[in-house]
Amino acid sequence: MENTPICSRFAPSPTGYMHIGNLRTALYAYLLSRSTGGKFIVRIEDTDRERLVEGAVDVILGTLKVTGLDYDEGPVVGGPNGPYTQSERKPIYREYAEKLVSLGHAYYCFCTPERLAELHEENENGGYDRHCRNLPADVVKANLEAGIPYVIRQKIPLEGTTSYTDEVFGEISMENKEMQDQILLKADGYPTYNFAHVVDDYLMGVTHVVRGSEYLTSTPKYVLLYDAFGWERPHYCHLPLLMGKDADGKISKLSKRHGAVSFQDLVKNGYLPEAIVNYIALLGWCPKNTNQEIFSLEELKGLFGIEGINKSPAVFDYEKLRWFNSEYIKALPDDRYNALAVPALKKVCGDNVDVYKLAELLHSRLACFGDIPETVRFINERLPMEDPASLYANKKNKTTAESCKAVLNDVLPMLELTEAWDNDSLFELLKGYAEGIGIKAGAVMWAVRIAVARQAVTPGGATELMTVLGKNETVQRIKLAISEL
RNA sequence: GGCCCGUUGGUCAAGCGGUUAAGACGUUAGCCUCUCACGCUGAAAACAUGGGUUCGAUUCCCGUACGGGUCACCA
Repeated sequence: MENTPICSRFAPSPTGYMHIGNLRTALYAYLLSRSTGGKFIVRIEDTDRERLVEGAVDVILGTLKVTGLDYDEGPVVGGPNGPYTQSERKPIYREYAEKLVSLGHAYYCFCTPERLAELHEENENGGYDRHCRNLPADVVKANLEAGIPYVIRQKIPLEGTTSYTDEVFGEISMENKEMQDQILLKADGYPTYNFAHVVDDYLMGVTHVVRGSEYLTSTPKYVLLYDAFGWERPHYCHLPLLMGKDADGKISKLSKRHGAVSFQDLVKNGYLPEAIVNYIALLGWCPKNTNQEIFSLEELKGLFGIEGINKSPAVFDYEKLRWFNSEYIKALPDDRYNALAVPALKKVCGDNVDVYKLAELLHSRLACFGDIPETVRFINERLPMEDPASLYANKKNKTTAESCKAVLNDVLPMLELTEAWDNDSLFELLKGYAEGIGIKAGAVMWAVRIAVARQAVTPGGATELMTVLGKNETVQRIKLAISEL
C-alpha cells in the first residue's frame, strides 16, 4: 500500500475529441493520486498552435466532469502553480530554456527548416547533425543580434547511457548516442512538448508522470533535462497502449477505423459514462485478490495500485463494453432509466404507444440505448418476413409454420371477441386455449409472438407485445400472418 | 532499418518455482420462467518457440519468431 500522497496530472492537447485511450490515461492518473489521498492536476498542452481545435478544452473538461474525475488544480479552477494552460506560460519556458543554455546543456541553433529537410533527404535515419552545437559564442551573439530565427536544442551527452526506473516497466536504458539533440524551444517562441511538460511537472510539484507507453523511449531525454537542472526526477508510470482489432483480425493502435473511439461518440451511441469508466479501468489494470468486475469510481479509488497495471497492450472489446453497459442499465433506478429510454422510445414510436410500458419491458433486455430504434422498429412498422417457415419453427415448443397457422386461426376469433385487453387476461385466455386442446402454452405464445412482431427476438413475450400494440393492430397482424402462411 | 518494450483460451485477465493454470466477455449445451429476454448450471477453448538454470519451470536467464512503440520546430 502506498502511503505518501501522489501528485499526478492529466495533460491533454486540445486537438479535438476525447479519445478513449486518453480518458483511460486520465482515469489512471486520477485513481493513482486519489488512492493515496494526493492531488490531481489538469494542464492543457496547447503549444502546437496549428493543431488547436476550438472548443476542444470544453470537451476535455466536460468529459472529466461527467466521468467524475474531479481535479484540484487546472484551468478555470486555478491553483497555486498556475496558469494551467501552456500558452499562458510562454515566458516561463524561455526563461528556463535560456537557463539551460547558460548551464551548458542546451544551445542556440540557427539551422533553417530547409537545411534540416536536406539532411533528412540525404539520410533518412540520420537526424540532426548537431551543426550548431559548438558554434563560437561570438557567432551566436552576432546571429542573435541580427535577428536570425533560431531554436534552442538540448545538448545530449555524446557518450554513456541514461537509465530510469519505470514504475510499470521497470528499468529502461538508452544509449545517449541514440538520442537526438531535440528542440526545446521552437522558432515561434513556444516550447515543444519535450520541454514544456518537464518544466511544468517540476514547477507544479508533480510526483508521478502517468502517460501512454509511446513515451517510454523518449523519457531518458526528459530525465536528462531534470538532471541538467539539478531537479529531482519524478516517478514514471507508462501505460500499455489501447489497441483495436480490424475486420481481418489485424491489431493496431485503437483508431477510428475500429469504430467509435471518442468518449462523446460512445455516449452518443448509448453507453453510460459509468460503464465506460468501469470497462476502461479494467483494460490494462486488474485489482488484487478479487474477481469482482463491477466497480464504482469510489471503489476504484480504494483499490487502485501501480502493481496491478499490465505491461502488454490491451485490445478494446466492444462486446465486453456492451456487457458492462447492460449491467449498468439493469442497475439504473427507474427514474434515471426512464429519462434516457423514454425520449428515445418516443422518437421511434411516437405518442400512440405506451412508451412507459415499453421502457419497462426493455429495462432488463437492453444492452445499449443505441439499440432502441432497431429493437422497437417493429411496433410502428410491419416488418417484411424473410423466412416465415424458420421463424415459426421452434423446436423447444415443437412448433412449425403449419401448427402456428392452426393456432392463429383458432386464436383470432377469441381475441376479436375479448374485451379485456390487459396482460393477465390475455395470458389466461391463451393459456386456457392451450390447455383446452392439450398443447404447451409456449407453442401458442410462440405463434402469436412471431405473428405480431414479425421478428425472432422481441422486447417481451406475446401477451406483453399485444398490450403494447393494442387490440386492433394485433388482430390485423394476425390476419396478415394467417394470409401469409 | 536502429533502439526500446511486450507475448497465458477469440478478447480482457489471475498467477509471481511444485496449481485439476482462476474469473469475466463472447461462443455453445441445457435448466428455469406464463411466451421473448433476464437469471441459473455445465461445455469447448490458453502458458509463442528453442536452449539453459533447477529435483522441478507458465513463472528465472539467453536466443528466435511474432506483435507493438519510437526515431518531428506533434504531442
